Amino acid sequence: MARKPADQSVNREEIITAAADVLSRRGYETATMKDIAAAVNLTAASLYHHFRNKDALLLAVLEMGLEFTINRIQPITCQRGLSAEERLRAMIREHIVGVADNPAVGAAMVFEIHALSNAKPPTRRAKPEDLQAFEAFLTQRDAFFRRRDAFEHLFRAVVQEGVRSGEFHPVDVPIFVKALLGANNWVGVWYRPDGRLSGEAIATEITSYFLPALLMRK
Amino acid sequence: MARKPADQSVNREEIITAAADVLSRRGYETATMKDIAAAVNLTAASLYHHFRNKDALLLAVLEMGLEFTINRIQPITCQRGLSAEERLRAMIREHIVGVADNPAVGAAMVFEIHALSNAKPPTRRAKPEDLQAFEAFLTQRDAFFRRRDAFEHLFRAVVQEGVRSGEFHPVDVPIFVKALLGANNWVGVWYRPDGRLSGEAIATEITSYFLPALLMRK
DNA sequence: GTTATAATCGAATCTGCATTAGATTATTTC
DNA sequence: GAAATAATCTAATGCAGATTCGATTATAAC
Repeated sequence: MARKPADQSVNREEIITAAADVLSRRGYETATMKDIAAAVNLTAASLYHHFRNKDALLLAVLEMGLEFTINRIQPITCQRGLSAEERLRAMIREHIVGVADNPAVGAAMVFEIHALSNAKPPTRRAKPEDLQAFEAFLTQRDAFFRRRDAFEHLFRAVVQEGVRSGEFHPVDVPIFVKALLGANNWVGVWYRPDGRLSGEAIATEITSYFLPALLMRK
Repeated sequence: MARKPADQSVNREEIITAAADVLSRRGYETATMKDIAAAVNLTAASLYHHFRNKDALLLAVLEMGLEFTINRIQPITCQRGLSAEERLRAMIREHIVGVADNPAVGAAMVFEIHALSNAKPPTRRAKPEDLQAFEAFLTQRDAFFRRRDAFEHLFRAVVQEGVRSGEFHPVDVPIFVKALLGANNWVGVWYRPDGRLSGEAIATEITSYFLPALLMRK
């Protein structure tokens, strides 16, 4: 029985952080609850005290990653003193540095999101509470997807504003933003903390690739 | 018993194509052999006549996707009559149009590659033939990864050449190519055949975002 | 310090697949 | 058309891993 010395009670936050790391290394389906639990010195069974099930844990990881990112970027969009160019530069920087500083979260945001769509409903005649819980999960998942769209719209709004005002060369705003976010998200796939360039440096580079298209002289 | 009317014997190629589709929709771990088999009107057991196991099938899907892409792009890199700019434009176009024409393959190339890394060795004292087979799989997988690097180098080479000759503004070639391929790969994630823009149109747009950074006047 | 609740554990379930085994049917070769 | 081989099937097998159960220990309230 010999309970482990009980370092300290583990909380939700720590589990989410550790789970992001495990997920980014093994992928949602391959990572076991046991793996995730081990990362915080727990057993698989104990995780169920903190999260209803594996899907709920995944959702929590992704929500945390998205909120983290939005919290960095949102404030920039409404700084009224700055030009569209200045704001966009700052937003790209925050996005990329955020990904580089938290590669696990960055990778999970790219690779594991579509595991959410495969969440399976409670099998046979499950307890009503389980059906309730699944409904709640679906609602929360939809909210997550809407929030993700909102994130994309932060970028669209700034680019759009620059185009409207004539500060930016006209581009297809949705496509431009998809291309930009594709490049940024991809950083989470290839970035290595011990690589040649820092997150800052990468952000500067990538910014310098996208801005000329907006600023070029006709 | 009533054997199905036996339309026609199914071949490797068809299975790979169907598997790419299933994988892109459900993900490697979630897609079952039964799902994939059903997509070509077979039973799961029958797939094992064509592929040693699920990992081998995944590898075959990814290899096919990569070869398809390389075959479109490689020839462009050595057309000596064309400037670096002209070649790069053509390469981006081929890449994106290829992804848009085969979204299943495009998505699989992005999302399922890292399932390859999780391939598990034969468990206990498996027959020597199984160990052999696993060795072969590892070798083939390594070759795949090298081939993928080679693909990236096709782009690097052209950009590098443009920079060397002064045709392009100096950029950090590896990072530039990562950003470009990130944007291109991402198309496979969001592109919908019934969307607002064709693959061609998207390629034109994205090209117009990356080229100014290379061509701008100091 | 007694009671209530929160965290944790070890040891079962329970199920969904991948994979194998052993026929059966098609197709080719001669 | 007989023999050999290819392609498929149905029906096990086996196992890994999510989830549940019941018990145990820590922590807080009072």
